[in-house]
Amino acid sequence: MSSDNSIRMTTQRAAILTEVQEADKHLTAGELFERVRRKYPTIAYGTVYRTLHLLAEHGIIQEFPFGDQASRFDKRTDRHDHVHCLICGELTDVDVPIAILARQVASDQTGYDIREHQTVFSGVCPRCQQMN
Amino acid sequence: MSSDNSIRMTTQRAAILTEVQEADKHLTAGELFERVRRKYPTIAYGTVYRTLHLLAEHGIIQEFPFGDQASRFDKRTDRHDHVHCLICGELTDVDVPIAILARQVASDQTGYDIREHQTVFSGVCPRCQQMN
DNA sequence: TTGAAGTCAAGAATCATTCTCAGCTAGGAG
DNA sequence: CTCCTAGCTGAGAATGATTCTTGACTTCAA
Repeated sequence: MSSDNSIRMTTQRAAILTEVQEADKHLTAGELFERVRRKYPTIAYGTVYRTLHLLAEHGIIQEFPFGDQASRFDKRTDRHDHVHCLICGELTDVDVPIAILARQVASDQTGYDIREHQTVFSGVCPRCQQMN
Repeated sequence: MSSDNSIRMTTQRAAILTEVQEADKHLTAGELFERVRRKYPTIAYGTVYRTLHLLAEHGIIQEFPFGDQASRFDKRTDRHDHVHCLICGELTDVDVPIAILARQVASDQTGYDIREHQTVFSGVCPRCQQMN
């Protein structure tokens, strides 16, 4: 059913993918739009969204819907968790390997067939801790 | 600064709180608005939002911002996790007690002062499994 | 009774996201 | 090489959730 995982790599798509991969942190669609626009001033917001979802569907990047704010996009495509700073809003990767056990517990309690999971830790990042 | 945790309980607020507490599942603000409106047809959308946030701030209910969809509100106020059905969208409570260990790992990896965490498991609920 | 503070309804404003549509483009058929 | 079609794109409108604004109404205490 899912055909080959290659998509036509147009100029715009390449530009968007590059921005995601070169970002030092997790960007929202809006932030990515602004960055891409610096190089391709005519690109449309809709194209950025369309492309980000396309890339995510093909497993080239990963999307994290994020509560009260906008979705973030991540160049990492493997499963991992995040820590979120309550002060500055920064989102950082983290790996918590005890996950498998947790899935079993969740499955036992609810009868669900668990396919994925994602943990978000909230706290204060080192930088914001220093500023007190 | 944060005074006592009691708020003035007006008719509208009581009605909204009652709907959250009597709900058999996690409702969105929109769903709650509709239910409250059946009893108080003049209530405004804004009042429901304001009240839900107020109740959440005072720890009387709990809010879960939820990715691609709207926030859900929960009568449970203690920390717990959720499983989310990929087919029908149902959100169910679950308790995964491995939390403390996971927080330590996350803290060690990032230097964050972890205050909270929330795991969302995604899968297929028993009902949707039967429908294949 | 009176004023300050707290509430409310209604609707406008925001923000993220999706959709529509008409024009454009690349790559295969002839 | 030229034409045709499917896939892409830009521009902007539409949608949905949430927040903000405003002016009127209530409460409560002095």
